[in-house]
Amino acid sequence: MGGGRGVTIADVASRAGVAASTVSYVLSGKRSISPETAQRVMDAVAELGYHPHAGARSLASRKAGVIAMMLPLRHGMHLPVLMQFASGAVTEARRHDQDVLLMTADEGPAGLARVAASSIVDGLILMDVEVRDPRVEALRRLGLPSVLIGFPAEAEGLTCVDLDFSAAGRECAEYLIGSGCREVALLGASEAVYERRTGFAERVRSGFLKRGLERGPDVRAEARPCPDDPVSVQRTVKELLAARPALDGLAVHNEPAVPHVLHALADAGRSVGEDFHVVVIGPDEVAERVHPQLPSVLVPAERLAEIAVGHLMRKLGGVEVPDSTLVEPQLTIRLFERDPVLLEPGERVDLLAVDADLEVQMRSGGVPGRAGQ
Amino acid sequence: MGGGRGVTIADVASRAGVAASTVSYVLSGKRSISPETAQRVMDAVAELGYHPHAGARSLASRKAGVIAMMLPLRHGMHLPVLMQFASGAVTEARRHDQDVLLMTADEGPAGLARVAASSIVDGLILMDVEVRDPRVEALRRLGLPSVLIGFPAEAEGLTCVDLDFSAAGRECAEYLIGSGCREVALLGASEAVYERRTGFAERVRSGFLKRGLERGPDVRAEARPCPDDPVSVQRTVKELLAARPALDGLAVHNEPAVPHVLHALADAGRSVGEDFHVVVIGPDEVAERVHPQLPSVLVPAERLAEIAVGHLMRKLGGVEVPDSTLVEPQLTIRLFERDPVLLEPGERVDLLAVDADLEVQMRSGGVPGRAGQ
DNA sequence: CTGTCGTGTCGAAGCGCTTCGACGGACGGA
DNA sequence: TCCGTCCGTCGAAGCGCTTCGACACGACAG
Repeated sequence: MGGGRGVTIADVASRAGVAASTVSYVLSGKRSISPETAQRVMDAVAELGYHPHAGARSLASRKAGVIAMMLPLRHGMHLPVLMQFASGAVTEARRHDQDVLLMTADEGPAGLARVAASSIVDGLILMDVEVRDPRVEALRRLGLPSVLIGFPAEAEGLTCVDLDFSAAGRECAEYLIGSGCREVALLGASEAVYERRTGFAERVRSGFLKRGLERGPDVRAEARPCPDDPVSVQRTVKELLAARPALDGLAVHNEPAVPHVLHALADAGRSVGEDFHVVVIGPDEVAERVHPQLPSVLVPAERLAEIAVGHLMRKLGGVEVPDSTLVEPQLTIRLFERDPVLLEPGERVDLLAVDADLEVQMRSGGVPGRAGQ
Repeated sequence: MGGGRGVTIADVASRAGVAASTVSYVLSGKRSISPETAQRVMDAVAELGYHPHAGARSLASRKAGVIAMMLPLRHGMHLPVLMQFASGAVTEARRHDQDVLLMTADEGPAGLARVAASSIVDGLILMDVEVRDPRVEALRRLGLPSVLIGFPAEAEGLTCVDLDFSAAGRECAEYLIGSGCREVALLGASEAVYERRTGFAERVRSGFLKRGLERGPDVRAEARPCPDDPVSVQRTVKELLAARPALDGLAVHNEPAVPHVLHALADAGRSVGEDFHVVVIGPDEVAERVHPQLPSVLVPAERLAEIAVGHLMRKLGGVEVPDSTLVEPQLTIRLFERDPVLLEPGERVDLLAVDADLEVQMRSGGVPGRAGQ
């Protein structure tokens, strides 16, 4: 352990032949320094491999250069989505020269008080905010600059970012109707989820149903919750088909249920992609790892993270940001098991007309394929 | 933003009627303080909600109270496993009163140099270490206390922790043979994985094959790599069955392939769980979300994280830790789609004898069901 | 009764950085 | 020519904490 003694600003200063404060000003740009001096300083910094001591900096400047990210690491929430979120947040934070401290939600309000009081972070991103979330209250009391992912009941004066779940529900209905379906249903999460965070699941449902209503009397739409164990999924789908024999479209907002839904539909003799359409609200992998691959609306976790971090940086810089930011959902359709095609919000595809030509046309039509994600 | 001015150690001191240094000693326990004084100080701390300023503390004590965790957040690696890992690490670190800074692997060696030089962290956990990993070299040069998850080529003088993948391969072979299989195969990851990190996939393979050999001439074992797209999986399984018509057991070390393997086997008329046995190396969800549910060996991410953090804490405290720690794999069998049963390493179940009685017997026999995970 | 030790507490000296006020010199306007 | 400005740089004063040495004070041995 150990290693060479740390390089301090004094070392840099003496090597560059200037005062320590000058080095500081070169590095921060807070006062103008002549180009020649600045260059000498930068050279010294590079030669010595100088990095300012984070603690000293935070003590003197009252800025830690670190933001906290509180994730619900224990249960619930889809893990991969969280990971994408974390990834996006770290990447974006580093772009702003900030580091990210990872906290678990089970540190709760006390954890927030701790990081706030110890000035270990400058701000905070709170994920998976629930409708009645004790952390939100604590946050308000602490006055720590923050951005929430999700919407609590009292969003007054808080900065919140989330996917526009209502629009996601609407997109799904729209997709199914556009594919020629006339009797559609939303298979949701278990009732427990609806109770826990009205926001989220509820918004999908209302968006979905509303679009069905708008469309007029030739379309029937309904929604029903569904537990996510295989047996319940099978049963729920069977009941649904029994009650609505003409059902020809299904939106599934329940990740683990997807494969079982397909099984149940196959058992019932429906041919997905031909006389029946299914669309998923969930991560790409869920929609890709079934046969046939399904169109889906995903939670754009990296995007949300970027926006959240960006907002937080602006708040730290004293810039105003909107209280509420809703991210438009994007529907990815998957044709012939090939590369996915991304639709812009509002863009429509009449799947009855889909054929190889269309696929090519859409690809070359400037609609970007998803690269990273 | 803002909020009340921060409470400092001086505030606590004056309220308790002692010197600041006394408060410090009470909090750190580095000098003996009379019980009465200590109590007064603790009361003042609680009343004022005092938390020491992290920067000041790190500046004065040369300890940050933070460890870094560098994860391969971009691609590859199974995301849920990473998340479990992160969760375990944060939880364990908090137990030691440390915070966790999250870094992405694409910050690379420069990122390590940065955090080391700025004293922003006391130590480091490096995940998903590859055989030839440039970060390892940097780490050695920096002399930053660290623990690696995975084994690089030159592990000399480094602390490494990992699942005993060879034992995992052995367990799988053992399970299949114990289930009555006589011709078994390992379906691995794509060849690219084998090339990238010889450690990991290769160790599973050799453990699997070795167990097959040991068992003697009545058992045949082979291994073959397999890409993870659905079409290749189907093809690979078909080829395998064509070449080895008597094949009756398969270990799958390729998460996305699992559902497709089952499809291919069904297409070929094999009845999994009856005349054919399949075991998975991968996360629980992968083995649970197929029909029938499969036995599996998982990467015990939380466990690894705990061990890694524990080792790091010990190193920071100047205590010796073993260079190499291999965690025993555990095979989880899943009977009748009910709760999973966990086998101790070495424990065996003759699946030919499995029936409802055995299930009950195993449950009550003190073999714990998995709770959290 | 004096000297010696321990125990509990205090004061002061930094840790490495940022930032404020000051200052010397160049420059332009009067 | 002199003075006011502005620019580039410096020195010093903290930021809030830990830690070292010093110092009372009572206990105890000589």
